[in-house]
Amino acid sequence: MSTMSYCSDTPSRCYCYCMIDPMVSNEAALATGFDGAPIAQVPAPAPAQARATLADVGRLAGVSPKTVSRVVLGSSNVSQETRERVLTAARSLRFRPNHLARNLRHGSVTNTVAFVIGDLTNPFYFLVAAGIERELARHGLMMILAATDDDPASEERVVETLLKQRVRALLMVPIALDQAYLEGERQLGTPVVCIDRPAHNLIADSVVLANFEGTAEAVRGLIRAGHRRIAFVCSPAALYTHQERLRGYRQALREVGILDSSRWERLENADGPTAEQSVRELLALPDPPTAIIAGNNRASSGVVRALGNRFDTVAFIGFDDFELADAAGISVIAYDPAELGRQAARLVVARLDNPVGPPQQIEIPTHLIQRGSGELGVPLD
Amino acid sequence: MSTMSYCSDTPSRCYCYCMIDPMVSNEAALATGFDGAPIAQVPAPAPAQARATLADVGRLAGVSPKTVSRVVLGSSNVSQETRERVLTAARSLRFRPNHLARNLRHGSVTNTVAFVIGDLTNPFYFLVAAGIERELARHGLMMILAATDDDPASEERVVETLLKQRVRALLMVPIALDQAYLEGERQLGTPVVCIDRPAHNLIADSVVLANFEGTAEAVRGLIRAGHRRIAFVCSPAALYTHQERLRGYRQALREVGILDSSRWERLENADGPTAEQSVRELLALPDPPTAIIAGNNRASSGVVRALGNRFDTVAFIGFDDFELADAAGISVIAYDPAELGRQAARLVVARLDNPVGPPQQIEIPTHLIQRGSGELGVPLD
DNA sequence: AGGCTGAATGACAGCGTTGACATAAATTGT
DNA sequence: ACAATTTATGTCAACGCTGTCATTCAGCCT
Repeated sequence: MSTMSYCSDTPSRCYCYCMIDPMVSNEAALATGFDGAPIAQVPAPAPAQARATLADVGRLAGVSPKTVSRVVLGSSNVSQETRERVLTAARSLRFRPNHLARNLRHGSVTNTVAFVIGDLTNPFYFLVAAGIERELARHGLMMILAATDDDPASEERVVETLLKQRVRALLMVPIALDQAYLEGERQLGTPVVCIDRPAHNLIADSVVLANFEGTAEAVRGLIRAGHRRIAFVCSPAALYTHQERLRGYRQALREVGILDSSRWERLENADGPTAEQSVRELLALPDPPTAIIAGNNRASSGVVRALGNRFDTVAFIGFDDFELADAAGISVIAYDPAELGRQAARLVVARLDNPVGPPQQIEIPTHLIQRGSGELGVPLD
Repeated sequence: MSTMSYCSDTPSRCYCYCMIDPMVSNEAALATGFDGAPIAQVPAPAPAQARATLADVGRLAGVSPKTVSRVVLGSSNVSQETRERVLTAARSLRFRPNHLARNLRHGSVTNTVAFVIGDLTNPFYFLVAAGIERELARHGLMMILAATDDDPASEERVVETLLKQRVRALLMVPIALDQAYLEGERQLGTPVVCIDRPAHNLIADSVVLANFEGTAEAVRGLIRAGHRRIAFVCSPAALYTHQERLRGYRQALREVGILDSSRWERLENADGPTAEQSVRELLALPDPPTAIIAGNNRASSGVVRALGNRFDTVAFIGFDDFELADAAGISVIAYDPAELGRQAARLVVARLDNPVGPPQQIEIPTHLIQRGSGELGVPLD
């Protein structure tokens, strides 16, 4: 007999689900594939009871497998009498068509679309995922979710695994610095749609937010209200989205002659608490900002915590809405995350329909929700 | 030539992704399968360029497909020289092993596990999904996410579709009143693990929260602080989890001789705003409650909104933590949603390892986070 | 009656892969 | 030096399904 166990030798992610047989050396299980990736060794499950196939149903109904197939597919060229006999047999055997075989037969085309995400725990992404799932479902496609744990290096590995499963299309929030490795796959006809940020070195459709315009508009509003000392807090700042928002912020300031705003920019590279600390520093300045823009919702949380009781002395607008922002009276630059997903899914469907044509870039508009915090005037010094 | 389009005739969810050919009647496309479900008609994609197979690589490298297979699988019985020749050929052809074929060959066993969820937009589920995804990934399994839009009727349909894809196991938040339809599949060796609520009429493992104990403990704390008029607000109240929490609430009151708490129970069947309204009503009573327990996080939002400026006169504890609850000083009965997912995924893995044995029920503990709102004393009337 | 149409069914191959088995060449032991 | 092993490779079939083509048998027309 053989004992089964799970090995997890590779550091972060192990695709090796292996059967360790005392009679066989461990070598095969630990061997790496032709591309260096660990290999998924899928052992047969405890059979318990065999699954019925078309042939089984045919045998029971006294017809050929092909006729059963016709019934299952709903072909019209089957006599009513035969159809019923087959259906009865199928039900009694609990027959369920094998889509693996079907898809293999049809050229390995599945109806599964992958959504590759950095960090699953970020609520933003799952609202996007919800939009994707719903739109895909309308077209008979299923969503498979894979996370890269925000590790650029694992992106290619994860994508590779998905492609081996022959996913129909790829939706992704790019994390790696370069998506050129997908070029070959694109030529093979797998649509790739990037979400929230464009791809690097790859021709692909993308759906992004109106980061630049949204932020610029919010800042323009603060300027109209008389603010000049406007801070921008964001962490981490390395991402495309945050850079765009920063650009929008700077642009609005430039329009009123403020050419250098670096004093008011706090772009941390760590998470959460650092934004809070930044705000405390800003407020401790001899000439503190009279308004603050948060570049993302983590930064917003930090700002809320740091402002504490000074909440009605400093104007504040956050990018991204969040739970209870309404109760707290916080103005935000909002948008519909599900719409990002929906549009991305639509692009996928459109590409599947018609693979040719130039890459599309869809921009999802943002809108300012005024709840008070962003409409505060400038305090008299 | 044929034109392609997507039909979406079925109301909520259409699995029919079909190719409408003018030469062919629409019948086949709209026909329903042997179980009444619409059929997914997957058209071949624009080929663009054929995918390389083992045979292609073998041809280029001058070896048999089997030898290529050996190289790809990392078998040791291949000469170094051949291996390199094959790897070069594979890379130049951009070969990617076809897991559909591989899995078919191996008895249609995939490494995909489905997580069936009611409402994708509920952040709770996503944190659970994150826990699942991570734990599964450690064992080389992928997570496929499917939503039923909280429609009990669609649960079976969705699950059926997943089973046709031969998912390795099923993780689900049961919504339908009855999961007996899965009994056959369980016998076929597909593990089923229920999350957050147990299954009905099905022997299955499950992972649930300590709803009863968690709530009872919180209420006991309020009682110790002198509270007697304690309200319980929850919406909707039909679910197992909420019933358990209600039971816990009642149990704690019973312990101090309060046998009928129905006056203080507000169990709405609509969403969000209704909880808010309930709290307003409670506060308007001649003898308003001195403490409130919210049965879920939607209700918590409602309570927060309704309490408004009376925040420091009524003690409040919510079930489920939420963003900025810390900043607002709100005490909650908290738990780790990811842990729910993690444990569920572990149960799946354990079942795959050893299918036999009695069903397991794991209870995830909760803990009270004291932030002030729940520690308020009883006001002097 | 003989040929023709169409409806109902079946035989067969092959999608890409790999386990079981076979074979040939290289290595070992005595 | 020759059998016994080991190593490297190939052949074949089958996983479950369905497209293509072939076959059978009514019913119909002239």
